[in-house]
Order: sequence, then structure tokens, then C-alpha cells
Amino acid sequence: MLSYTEENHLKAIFHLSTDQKKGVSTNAIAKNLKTKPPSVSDMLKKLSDKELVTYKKYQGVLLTNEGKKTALNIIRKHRLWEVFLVDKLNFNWSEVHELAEQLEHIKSKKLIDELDRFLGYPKKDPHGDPIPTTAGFIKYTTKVLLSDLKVGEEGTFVGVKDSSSTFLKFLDKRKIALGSNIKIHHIEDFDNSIQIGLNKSNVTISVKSASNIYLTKK
Amino acid sequence: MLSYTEENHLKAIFHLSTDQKKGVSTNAIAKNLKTKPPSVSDMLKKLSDKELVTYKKYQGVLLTNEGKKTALNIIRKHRLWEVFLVDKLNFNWSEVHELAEQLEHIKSKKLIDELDRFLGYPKKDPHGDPIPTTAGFIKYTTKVLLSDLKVGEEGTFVGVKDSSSTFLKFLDKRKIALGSNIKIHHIEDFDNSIQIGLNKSNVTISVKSASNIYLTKK
DNA sequence: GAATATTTTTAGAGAAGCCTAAAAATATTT
DNA sequence: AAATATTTTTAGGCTTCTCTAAAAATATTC
Repeated sequence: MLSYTEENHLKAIFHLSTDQKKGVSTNAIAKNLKTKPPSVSDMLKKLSDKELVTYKKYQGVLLTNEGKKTALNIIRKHRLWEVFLVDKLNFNWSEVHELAEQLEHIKSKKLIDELDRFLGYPKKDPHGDPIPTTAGFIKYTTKVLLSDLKVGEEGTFVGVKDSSSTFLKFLDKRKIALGSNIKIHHIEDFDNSIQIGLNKSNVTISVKSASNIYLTKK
Repeated sequence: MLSYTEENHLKAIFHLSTDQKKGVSTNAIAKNLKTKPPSVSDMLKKLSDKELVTYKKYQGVLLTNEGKKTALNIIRKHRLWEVFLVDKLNFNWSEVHELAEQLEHIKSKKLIDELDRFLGYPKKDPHGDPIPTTAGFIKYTTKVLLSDLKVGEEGTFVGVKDSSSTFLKFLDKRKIALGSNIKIHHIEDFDNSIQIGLNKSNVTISVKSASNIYLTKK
């Protein structure tokens, strides 16, 4: 039975290792979990002993298959709870993350499978991220950052990179919602700000925002 | 912000103090929480410092108003989650207790208020126990143990004293369900076993069972 | 009411998870 | 490739929650 902290480390390693193929660094994990590197070092030894992670000193970590499966199960729980909060309990997508961080640690296979059924077997969470299956299968969609598109290209808003509530509220205010169709009209030479077409109107957003918005290309 | 353990102690003290008017003993709490008396002693000091409990060495504890309010809030969460599990997720009333023990510690006022609304503001949990309001008000119904009734008396099954899944499964097997009407037909002199009328049929149950079944008298 | 039994507390120690400070290993610069 | 900078680990300590063993207080028995 894994502790709250062990689970959080596995999840952090999973998220950090999708961005890059190499071992995940101690520093990166510490930053992600808002702890200090020595705490992470200790935990990596522990997880390595449990064979959830392959770890050689100074070389960074990677998840074993068992570790990956465990991480995906936590992510499955996190995302299903988010759907529950938004669909059933009137939460806004910008406020569910922190609460799901608590709920994801509840231990009961039956609970989460019944929740899945109750929600109608959703495929994505409120931020557009795919929900892993019980078996640990996750369907990645090829997402592109809005900031990587060229003028004239077009796509559907399917997710965010930064899921902080600050950013999500920012999007809400501008009526940029999941499923919105976005077309690049113009990119400003001066500051690289981007003019997009959205709901038949024109909106200008910064590079910073654009580099946190995922689209699937049309 | 209270820890998981602090919350469990408050809840245990609350439950143990409804049975009796005197201070709750260290031993009783330890037994209830499946820990040892020294652990409880330490915790009582801590809770006393936080003014959630009035505690004098060797004299047992009682909850302060603040402590009572906190305990009732945890119980509210526990019972609402139980309703959710049974009403929405197809759980049997005999298997929800342990899971609710986990869920009751999730910290979010909005979550629990929305859950309450989503469930249609239920008044009782699946075991017939009343659900406290946000304000900490709880409506006790005058319940009587089946074992305290006399021959000829009659009542409605509204709850159990022992909510272990062993006992709840036992009841399920005998089709003794919440809301069942029960009439005492005969009490055996030899072993005090009780013959009851239930769903138009006759069933014999032991004193031990009868002393764990609550009724509201007709 | 003195002797015995029980309950409760204190004392001290262990595991988990966190930290700071310093040492060791690796990376980067020049 | 030597010097410097960064990252990571080790060492040691703190807090929370737990325990066992022993001491102190209270209850019970005779």
C-alpha cells in the first residue's frame, strides 16, 4: 500500500518524463512537488527498493512498468474525480485541480470503476486530457501548442499546459473554452502577440498564453 | 487545519460520549481507534491545547463546543458520502463504512455542500443515522434497541448499533432491511432468543443480534 | 482502610516525511 | 583540461504519530 507521498512522486515522475525521454532529475521533481531535493533523493531510494522506479545515483529516474501502471491509475482517479466535480457538482474547471489532488488518493478500485460508469465512461477530463483505462492504457491525441501554429492555420482547443486556476480563469474571462475553434489571423512582429479568430470575433493574446494552449490541428 | 488523526480522535470522542454523560476514557478511545492508550494520551494534550476538548489528567475528556462542531462536520461528511456510495454508485450499505472513513477527511466545504444538494438533501444515511446540518445540528430520533422491547411490541427498523460489515451482511441475508416492520412474537426463556414477525414471516434471532438493532416504536 | 488491580500518564525510542548544511559527483566554462 | 558552477547525495536534525515499558494515579476488593 503506497503512501500519499509515494503516489505523488510517481505521478510527478510520470508527468515530467512525458516531456523528455531521459531520466527525470531530482531537482525537477522537487520543484514539481514543492519540496527540496534531499527529500526527493530519499524517496527515490524507497521507490527503487519497491521496484516502481529505476534509479541510479546522479542519473535521474524513470518509471518501471509497474510504476507507470501505478501512476496512470492515480491519474485516472484524478481525472475521473475532475469530471465528477464539473459534471455533477457544478464546479468550474478552473477550481477542480486542487480538490482532485486530494480525492485521487482514496483507495478503492470499486469506487473508481463505479464512478466511471456513473459518469458515462468519459474519455477526457474537463481540461481535455485523456482518462487512462483501468488497464493503464492512455490515448494520447496529437496536440499542438497554439504558439507553434502559423498564420492561417486552424484548430480546436483541447487542453491546457498550465492548469493553474489563474490561467483557467483568464481563459474563462476571454470565453476561450474547451472545443472552441481557433484560427490564427496574424502574428505581431513587435512582441509576437497573436490575433486569433474565436467565436466569430477577434481576440489578441500574448505568446505566454498561446504557449499554454493546446489545439488539435484541423 | 486538523490532521487525519486529530479528526479521528474527535469523532471517536463524540461517538463515545453520546452513550454516557461522563468524560470519555483514554482506554475506550484507544480501543475505538485501534491504537494504544499512550498515543491517545498524547493526542488529548494536543487537542486540549487547541481547545477542542476539555481534559484533565486521569479524568477523561469531553468535547468543547468547537470540538463538537468539528466532530459533527466530519460525521456529516461521512454520512453524505455513504448516501452517495449507496444511491449513486451501487454500493451495498454493508460495504460503505470503511470507504467513507477515507472520504470524510477530504477538505472542501463547497464539495460537501454541493454533494448534499446533488443527493437531494438527504436526512439519513444508509444505516438510518441522521445527517448533521452544516451548522452542526443533528436530529436524534428516539431509537430503542430491539432487545429492550417486550412481547407484543412493534417498531420500524431504523438503524444498527454495530455497523460492521459482518453484521450488515448478516442482516441482508435474513432480509432485515431499513424500514422493515418488526413485531416481537415471543422471547425464549432458555436463551432469550427472540421470535419476530418480519415481512409476514417468522424469524428467530439471538439476543446479541437484537441488541444491535435499533427501532422506532410504533 | 490496606492490599491489589486497573487505568492513565510519562519516558524513551522508532518510522515517515520533511528540512538545512556540507560533501560528492557531474556539467559547463574558459 | 583546469577552474568554476550546478546538481545530487549524505549527514544529521525536527515533527507527527506510533509503540513498549515503567511509573503514577485512581478504583476495587477483601
